[in-house]
Amino acid sequence: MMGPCADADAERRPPGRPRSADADRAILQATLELLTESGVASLAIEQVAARAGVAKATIYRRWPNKEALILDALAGTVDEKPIDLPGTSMRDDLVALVQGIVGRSVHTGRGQLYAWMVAESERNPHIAHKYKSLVVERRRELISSVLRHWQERGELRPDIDIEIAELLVTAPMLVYRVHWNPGVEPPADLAAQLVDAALSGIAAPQP
Amino acid sequence: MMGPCADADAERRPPGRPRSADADRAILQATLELLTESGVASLAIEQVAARAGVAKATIYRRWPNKEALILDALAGTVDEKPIDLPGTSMRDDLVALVQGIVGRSVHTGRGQLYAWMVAESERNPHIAHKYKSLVVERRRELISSVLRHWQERGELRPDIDIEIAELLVTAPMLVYRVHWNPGVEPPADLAAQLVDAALSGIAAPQP
Amino acid sequence: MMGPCADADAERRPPGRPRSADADRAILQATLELLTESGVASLAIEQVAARAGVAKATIYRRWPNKEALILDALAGTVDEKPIDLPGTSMRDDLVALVQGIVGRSVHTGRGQLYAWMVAESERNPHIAHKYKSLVVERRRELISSVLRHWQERGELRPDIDIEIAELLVTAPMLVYRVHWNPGVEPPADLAAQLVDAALSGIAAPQP
Amino acid sequence: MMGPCADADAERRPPGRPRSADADRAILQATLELLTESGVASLAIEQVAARAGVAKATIYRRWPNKEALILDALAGTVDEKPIDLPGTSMRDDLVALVQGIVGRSVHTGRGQLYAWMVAESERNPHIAHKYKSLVVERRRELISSVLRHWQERGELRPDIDIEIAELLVTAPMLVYRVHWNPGVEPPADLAAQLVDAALSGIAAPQP
DNA sequence: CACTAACCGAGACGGTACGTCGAGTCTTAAC
DNA sequence: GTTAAGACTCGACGTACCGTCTCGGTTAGTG
Repeated sequence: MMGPCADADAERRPPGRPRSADADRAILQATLELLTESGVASLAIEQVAARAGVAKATIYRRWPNKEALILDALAGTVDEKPIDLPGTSMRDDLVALVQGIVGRSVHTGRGQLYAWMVAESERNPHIAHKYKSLVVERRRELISSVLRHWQERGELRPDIDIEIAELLVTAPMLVYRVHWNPGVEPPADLAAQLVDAALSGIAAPQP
Repeated sequence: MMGPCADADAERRPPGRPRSADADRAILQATLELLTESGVASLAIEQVAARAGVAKATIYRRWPNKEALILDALAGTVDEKPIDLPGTSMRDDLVALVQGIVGRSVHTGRGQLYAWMVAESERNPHIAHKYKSLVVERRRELISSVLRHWQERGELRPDIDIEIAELLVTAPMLVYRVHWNPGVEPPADLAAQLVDAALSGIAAPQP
Repeated sequence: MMGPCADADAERRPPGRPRSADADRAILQATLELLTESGVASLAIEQVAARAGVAKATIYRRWPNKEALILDALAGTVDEKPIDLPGTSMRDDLVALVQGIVGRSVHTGRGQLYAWMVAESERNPHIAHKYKSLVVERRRELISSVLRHWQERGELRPDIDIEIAELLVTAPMLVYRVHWNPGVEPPADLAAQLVDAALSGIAAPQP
Repeated sequence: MMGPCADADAERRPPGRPRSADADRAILQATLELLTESGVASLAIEQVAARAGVAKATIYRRWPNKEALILDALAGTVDEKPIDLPGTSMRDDLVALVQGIVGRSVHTGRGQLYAWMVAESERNPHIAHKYKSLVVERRRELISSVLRHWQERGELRPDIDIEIAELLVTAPMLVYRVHWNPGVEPPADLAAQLVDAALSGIAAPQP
């Protein structure tokens, strides 16, 4: 018979002193603070170490380089609270979604970091992948589930590709906020206008 | 009659040796080369100077810092050749436009630089302004003139705000290329699909 | 009786990696080499670093500026071997001393550095102090002990101030070598001539 | 018949605009000012040009480099007023001379410059030569003429080499002021003490 | 309890680039 | 041909971080 410690397949604890969880927390928090205070470009590991009250080596023992640290710091903070949908109609749900999605990256000041990720994506596939799974796919899951829900209920055209619909609904607000008017609050009714246009199209009706 | 000194409006040449136009060219070209070779983050003024065959001071005499140099280097190269529109219908024009606009920033490898500008915009209003006038407004002028043209001809709904229409038409492709699939060639028919969806809307027709 | 913790006077080692003694040596040696090869004026920290195979920061961590480095480099090399005196008479001792003292600063090529120290002394009290303790006082100790020795034995006038005697004996050779004929070997009998003149005076004897 | 301009043998005036004598003066004066204000090491031609209200090229047209300029600036200012000798006895003349000679280089703040010249002499023969003719020989002429004068009158030992006597009389004060006590006023009677010791010697008289 | 192994802080290490300064030269237009 | 002005190349300055290393010392599990 086996005793209570039959952990044959348990993961072996490595010998030696285990890494300090306090250090982990302090480093990530210091990183986030400095990131929001001074931006990605001027983030210095030495400052992170100083603020976290930690040796530089302690950081490099956990992350291979600056990028990895930033990525992890970000990962811990994306979109905590869900967006609540009215559920009364597709139009209402989409307006709430468009409003909420964009609000997130802007109000948390994370917009700059996302843009940095996009910029680095071209050269650093790790960042590209992280950005996709962290930001893009989280958004897409949200919006696509809503769209599919209303497609089953007949409010979304059955012949439309969900991917196309996602783009049509979310991209305009994103571009407006991030590219056209960075840092400016959009008009309150913009989300509604965009969703309405996406729903009914912009072509003049055939006579 | 004018006297011999009628150069009231002549622009005074400043005293001293004029700045070398050769140096200007060499610096900007070297910057652009290094930018495309190694990215924004790792661009070093010393390397620019070395490649341009120019002293570092010669660069700093012209631009106060790295950002200003990059901005100027970019400015000289945006959107040289026009996009030719078929003109046969609004749909055909928009498809050509959507195809063309995005192709530009991607095939020239300028995508990363634009993302960098967006990232820096939050902290550096100069960059924000430059990005707007250089990238955003150029695109918008193009698309809005086309839209207005077809609105007069009755193909675009007369009650639609042009700005909303611009977003609906261009944003989806931008988001697809830049955020969803950075560096990947989109399916050939994507532009058409997006434009068609924008034109006719995604809502199921009322019975 | 002492308790178990009687290490009250133990010197605490500072935390962190200790400075490399190899680097110390390499830097000082490189400094000395460049100093003798190219002179004080054209000594460049960057070249010192390059020759010592050391990073520039490693130098600046130890010395606040070029002057301090030069001073330390000098300090390590002053007057290693003693001058041996015959001891047969005051005259013989002084001739040997005068010969030897000046030979030192000249044959080691240190003459230029001493002149540089004198020149900087006016503006930099640190250098003034270092020059005094390093060069002047070392010489003076030597000569004054010899003079005192022979004063006790009645060969030096008992009413003469030792300081005056020091000057009278050593200054002429110094001025000859450094000011009148820089870099030229003096006649072999100059030391003897100068000492003899200093001993017996230059005034014609009273009839 | 010849006109009023029959300057057949006159030295040909070169064509073009003659060099401005004002510029010469302004440059030399500015150099001297900056030299006394900030020392040799930190003298910058650019600052000289700025203060003199002159272009840098105007300086380089006249002097090949910084050293040459400094040398010329110095040359214009050495020993303006003569030292007046009492003439009552050799002892009185020598005391006045010793007093006066050293006072010069010190009270005019020229001491540092002389030391700089000595330091550079080793590597730059031009400076060595200039120092010799400008400083050393001027002093030596003065002192040697006095010594010769009194030798003829029997106050200086007839068998003594003038050169030796010069050294014995002037070197001690020089070393005292420049090497032992830079920037400090010597005791009022030091000159007398030194001269007296040089005259009568420091050896105890034979019984 | 001693041993071992990995952790911790501190900070030095070789590098690379920063943005500034000055040297000495060159190129304008004006005189 | 000289002048003021200011550009040019070159080389060094002193600083800031990078990512790595070496210290003395700590903190777990294992023998």
